[in-house]
Amino acid sequence: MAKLQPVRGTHDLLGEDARRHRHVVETALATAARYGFSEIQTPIFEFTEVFARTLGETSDVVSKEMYSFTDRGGETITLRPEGTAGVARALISGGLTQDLPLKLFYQGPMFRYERPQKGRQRQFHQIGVELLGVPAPQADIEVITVGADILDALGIFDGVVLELNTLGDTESREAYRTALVDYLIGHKDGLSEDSLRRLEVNPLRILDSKDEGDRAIVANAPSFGDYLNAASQDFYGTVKAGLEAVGVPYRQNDRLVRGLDYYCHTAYEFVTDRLGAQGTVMAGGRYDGLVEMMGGPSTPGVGWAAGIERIAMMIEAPAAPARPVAVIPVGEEAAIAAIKLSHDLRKAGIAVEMGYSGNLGKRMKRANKLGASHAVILGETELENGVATVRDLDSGTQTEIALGKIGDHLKAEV
RNA sequence: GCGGGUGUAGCUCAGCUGGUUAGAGCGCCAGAUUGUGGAUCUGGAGGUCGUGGGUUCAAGACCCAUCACUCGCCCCA
Repeated sequence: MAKLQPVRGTHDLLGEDARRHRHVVETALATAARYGFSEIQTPIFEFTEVFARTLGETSDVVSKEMYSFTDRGGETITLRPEGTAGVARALISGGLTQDLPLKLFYQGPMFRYERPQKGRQRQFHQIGVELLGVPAPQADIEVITVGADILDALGIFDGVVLELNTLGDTESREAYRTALVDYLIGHKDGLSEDSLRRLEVNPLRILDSKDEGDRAIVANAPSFGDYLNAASQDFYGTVKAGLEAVGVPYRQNDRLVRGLDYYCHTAYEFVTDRLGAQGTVMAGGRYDGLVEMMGGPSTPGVGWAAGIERIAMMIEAPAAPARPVAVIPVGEEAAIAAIKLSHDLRKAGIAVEMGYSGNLGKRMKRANKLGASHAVILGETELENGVATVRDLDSGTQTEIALGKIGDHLKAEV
C-alpha cells in the first residue's frame, strides 16, 4: 500500500451520490410499504454455513467470492454476499414461521470478492423483498408488481424490460434437466469449455451462454415448456395473467434460468441496456425449498433483489437539499446573538448555515457559494434595535426585521 | 480467475518522433472592496507525472512489474 487508498471495489459515498443512494432506498421502502412490506434488518455477517448451505457449495459466490474469516472465538463467519439467506435464517431462528405470511423489505451492503467493473463492486448495496409463506402464484404477481412499481416510482421503468420464465416444480425441472443433459452430451464436442464445466455443475446455465457455438446447439435443445406438468403450467399461466391484469409488460425468455436447486416456478429479471455488461437491475424468483433446506419448516417464498448502485446510475439526480439561510454576525458582540438566532431558526424548521470565521464580505461570498436564499445580518446597529438585516440574495433587496419575526418572514418568502 | 484500454494539479485535460525550470481551463486561497455576495481584474498556493524497478548522456514519454480505474468473459444485483 504505497498510498492510503480505499480497498479495491469499495467507494465513499457523498454529495449527490449519497443522495441518489438514499433516494433509491427511501422510494423503494415507501412503495413497498403500500404493498404491506415492512423492513427487516439482518446482521451483515452470519455463520458461513448460512450461505454455504443455501447458495450451494458449487456456486461461484460460495466457492470463490465470499469474505469469510474466523473470529476471535473461533467461529467461521462470512460477510453476507446476498440478502435472502439471512432473512430465511431470521425466519427460522426467530420463530417467525408463526406469523406467516410475512412480507419483508431489506436494504444494505453486500460483499463479494469479484473483479470490479462499472455497476459491480466488492461492497455493493441491495434492496430486496421476500414474501414468505404463500404457495399461490398471487404472491409471485405481487412481488413482481411491487418491483415494477418501485422502478416506476424511480422513473426508470421505461429503461427496463421484464424478462420472465418458469422453472416449473421439482418434477418438471428434473424431467427437463435430464432431457437437456442427454441432448447436450450428444453435442459435447461443440460445447465451449465453460459449458462443459457447467454440464457438470449447472447444466441449465448453458441455456444462457453467450458463446456462439453453444447458442447454435442450444437453439435446437429440448424446450422447457414441453416438460412442464399440468400444475406447473397452471401456475405459470396464473402469474402471466396476473401481470397482464395489472399492466406489467413482460417478455418470455426461455433461456432465463436460476442456478440454485431451491429455485422453482417463476424466474424473472428486470434488465436494461444502459449499464453495459451489467444488464440486470432487479432479479428474483420463487424458492419454495429454501427454508426447509436450511432446517426450518417447509415454507414457500418468492422475492427479488436489486442493485442500488445500478439503479442509482440510471435515475435522474434527486432534488438538492433545501437552500439554507446564512446567518452572518458582524463584530464580537453579535457572535453569541447569532448563535442563538441560528438555533431558533433551525428549531423553527429553517436550514441555517453560519460560517465560523471571516468578515462580512467573506461571509457573504460563502453564503452565495452555499446557494443560500437569504443572508441574515446581525451587527451592532441591528443588535441595539433588536432587529436583523434580512437580505434576499436573489433579488438583492433587504429589510430590517425584528429578531422574533425572522422565522416567519423567511418561511413566507419561501 | 482470464483478455483489452487507461492512469499528468481538487476536477477536465494538453504535453510533438525521449531533450534541459511540467502547462491550460475550472475550482481553491488572498487582494482590489477593514458592514454587503454573484461579475471583473490582480496575485498566490497546489504535482515525488499512480507506485517500484530498468534502458539512456537525458524518461511524463520507452521496457518490466505492481496498484487502481475502466471495457469484455466468467458470475451476478
